[in-house]
Amino acid sequence: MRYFMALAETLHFGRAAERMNMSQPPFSRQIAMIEHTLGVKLFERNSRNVALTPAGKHFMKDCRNVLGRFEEACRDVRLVASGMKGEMRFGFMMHAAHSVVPQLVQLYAEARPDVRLVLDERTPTEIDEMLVAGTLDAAVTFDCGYAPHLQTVLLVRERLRIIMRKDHPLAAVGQIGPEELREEKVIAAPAATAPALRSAINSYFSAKGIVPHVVLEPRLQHTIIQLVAKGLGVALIPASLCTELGAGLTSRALSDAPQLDVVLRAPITTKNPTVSTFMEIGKSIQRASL
Amino acid sequence: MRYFMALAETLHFGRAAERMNMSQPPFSRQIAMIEHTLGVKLFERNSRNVALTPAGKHFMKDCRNVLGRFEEACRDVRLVASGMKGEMRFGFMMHAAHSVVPQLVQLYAEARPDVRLVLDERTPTEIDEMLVAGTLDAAVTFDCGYAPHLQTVLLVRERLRIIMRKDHPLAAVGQIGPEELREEKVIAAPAATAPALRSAINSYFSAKGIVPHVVLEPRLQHTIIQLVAKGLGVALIPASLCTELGAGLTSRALSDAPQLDVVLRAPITTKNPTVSTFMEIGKSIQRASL
DNA sequence: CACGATCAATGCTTTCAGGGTATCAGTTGG
DNA sequence: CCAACTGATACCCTGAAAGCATTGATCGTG
Repeated sequence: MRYFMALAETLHFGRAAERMNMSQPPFSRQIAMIEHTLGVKLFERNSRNVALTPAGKHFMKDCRNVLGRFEEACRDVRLVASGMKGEMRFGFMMHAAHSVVPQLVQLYAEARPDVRLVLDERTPTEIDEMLVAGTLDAAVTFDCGYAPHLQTVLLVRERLRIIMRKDHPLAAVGQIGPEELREEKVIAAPAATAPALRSAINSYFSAKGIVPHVVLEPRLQHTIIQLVAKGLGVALIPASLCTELGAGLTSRALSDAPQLDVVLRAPITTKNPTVSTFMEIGKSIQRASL
Repeated sequence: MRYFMALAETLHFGRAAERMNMSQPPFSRQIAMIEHTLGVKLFERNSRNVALTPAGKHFMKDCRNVLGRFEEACRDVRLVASGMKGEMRFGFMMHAAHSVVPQLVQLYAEARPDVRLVLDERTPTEIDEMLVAGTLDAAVTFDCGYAPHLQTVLLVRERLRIIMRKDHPLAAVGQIGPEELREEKVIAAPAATAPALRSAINSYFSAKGIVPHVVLEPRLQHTIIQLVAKGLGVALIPASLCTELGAGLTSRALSDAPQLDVVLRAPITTKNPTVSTFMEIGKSIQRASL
C-alpha cells in the first residue's frame, strides 16, 4: 500500500521508487504484483505517462485511510504501554470522597488526559477484594495494616470526629471522650464492611475499658449520617466528612481522637502502566499535606 | 497484524500458528519480532499460559479495525474496477429531461445502487465538449451525426411540435407547415448551442424554399417557452416537452414534422467501468421504445 | 516425588520473496 | 531522425521467514 501510495502521489516510477528507498525495476514489479493480486488495473501507463484509473483513484482514498489508521494503531499501542493512554479502574471509599479523591483525580486527569478513569465507589472490604481480584487497578481506602502484594502510599491521616443532632445533650458538653459516650447509642459500619474504621472505633472505647453501645450497623456512610440525623444515635466519622453535614447535625472533636490512615493502594504486580504515575501523584499529595 | 490477531484470539501459539498455516516456532519468532519492533510487550506469557497485556488488549481493537478496513479497501477496489461501485458524471440536455432521462437514471440507480450519479444539465454543445474533455462520462443529447471517438446508442426519435399562445391565430389552423409559418416570428436556440436542433428547424423551412423569421435566439429551452408565453413568437420544440406547458400555451403537430434522434453517448476510450452498463440500459430503453 | 504431557523458546537449515544491476523498448521533443 | 527519458524485462543474489529438531519450563497425575 505504501508503494501504491508513493506511485499514486508522484505518478512517476523512478521518483516513487526513490521515495521508497529502492531502485525502479523492483518497484515496477511490486506495482505489477499488486495489480495482479488485486486483479485490478490501478494505473494507466505507457513509457511516457502514468495516470490513475478510476479504481486506482478510489483505492488511493482507502489506502490513505488504512495507512493512517495503521500508523495510529502503532503509535497508540506505544502510548498505552507507556501509560500515557488507556484505562484505569479506580476504586475509593465514601469516607475519602470529600478529601483526597477529587484532588487526586483532577491532578491525574491533567497529567494523563488520554487515560479513561473509571471511578468506582465501594466499601473498604469490597475494595480489598477487587484489588486482589484485579477488578480495580488502584484504590483509596483505610490502611488495614498487613497487605503483602499491594503497594501503599499514605495520603492523609484523618482524625475521627463525633456527629450528633444539634439538639443532642452532648452538643453542649465541652470535652467528649469514651466516658461521655458510655451510655450513648453509637451507629457504626460493621467490621465486615470497614474493618479498619470499626476496629479504630472499638479500640478507642476498649482502651478505657468501655464497650460501645452499637445499636445500628449500616454498611454505607451515607446511611449512618442519615440515621444520626433522625436521632437514632451518634457516630464517629472522619473529619473530612464533617464539613458538609445536613442542617440539623453538628460535629465535635474527640479527646485523644482516633486516627486513621487514608492510603492509596495498587497491586505490586499490576500490568497496567497507567498506575505508576497515579501512585506518584498520590505521593506528591502526601508530601504536600505534611 | 494477522499473526497478532490470531494469537490474541486463540491465546495459544500452536493453534494460532496452525490458523496461519505455519508451524509454531516461526510463529513465535514473528510475535517476538512484532513486540520488538513496536517496543511493546503485547503478551504476558510463560510456558503454560498466554495472556494479553493492557497494551495488547488495546492493540487488538485497533488491529481489528485496520484489518477490516484493509479487507474492505481490497473488496471495494474490485467493485470499482468492475463498475459495481464508483462515480459517473452524467450530462443531459434540457430537451431530454422529461423523456428518457428519468427512466434511464432510475433503471441505472436500481441496477448499480453503489454508483454515485452526478447529474449535470447542459446545452448540447457543452455536452459535446465535456464528453471529449472527459469531464462527463456519458450524456444524453441530440444526434449530431459525425462523432468519431464516441459510442452512440439511439434512445428515442422525437418529432418536433410547434407551440404558441392559445390566443394565437395559428392555434385554430388545421394543418401547420413551413408555408403557414412564413410570416411568423420564430424563437429558436442558436446553432452554436444546439446545432442538431437548429439545423433540423432550418432545413424544415429551407426544404420549402423558406427562410424562417427567427427573431430571438435564447440559449436555454426554458427561456424559449417563456418568451413564447409572452407572445413574442412561436417555437418548434420536441414533443416530449409539450406535455407540461404553461396554462396560456398550446402545442400543435406539424405536417411532415422534423425528427430528431435523442442519443446516449460516451467516449469509446472511457476508463470508467460504470459506463458500460449505463449504455446497456440505454440500449434496453431503445428496444422497449421500438 | 518422579514422570510424562504440554507448550513456548531456541538453534540450525532451507527456500523464495524481493531487492539490485544491466538492458530493452516505447514515446517525445528538438 | 536522434537523443533523452521512462517503464518493462532478464538475470542474479541476499536475507527474511518458514520448517525441523530440540530444549526448557510448568503442571497434572500415578
